[in-house]
Amino acid sequence: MNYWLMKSEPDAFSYDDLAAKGKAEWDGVRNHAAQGHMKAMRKGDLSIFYHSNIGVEAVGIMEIVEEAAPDSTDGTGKWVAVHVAPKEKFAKPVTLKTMKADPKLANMVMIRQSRLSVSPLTAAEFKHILDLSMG
DNA sequence: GCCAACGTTGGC
DNA sequence: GCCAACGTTGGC
Repeated sequence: MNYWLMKSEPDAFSYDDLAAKGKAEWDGVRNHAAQGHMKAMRKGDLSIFYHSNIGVEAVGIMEIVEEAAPDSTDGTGKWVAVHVAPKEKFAKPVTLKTMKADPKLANMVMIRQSRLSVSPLTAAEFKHILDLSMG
């Protein structure tokens, strides 16, 4: 089981949008490093849903329900996307500020490389963010 | 709205 | 193959 963190701007696609849909293609990723992470995802892996730009916080958990396949929004055939489903909405979102200030999360790939939209989390980091979301 | 980080493009 | 210019992302 692997853990991930995926970003979306909530005015384009929010956790609530995913919850309403039930299942969605995580499309539009056009960065090679992020693509590599999506190709490494396996069915059943869990990912933090993070709201960038607005909110700037982790808001919930989703599950990878379909592994990497051609991105339906891509005409070139070069890019892939996974499918995700909502799993749990956090009672209390965990802000970037909180994560940055937490020594246990100092090595998080997302914090070190803020522009990467799909990044891996260690099991310990994932668990710690869950703990923080419970207040 | 500004700016830093970083990926991509294009001239040489 | 190098590097400057430019565009995009994303935090503040």
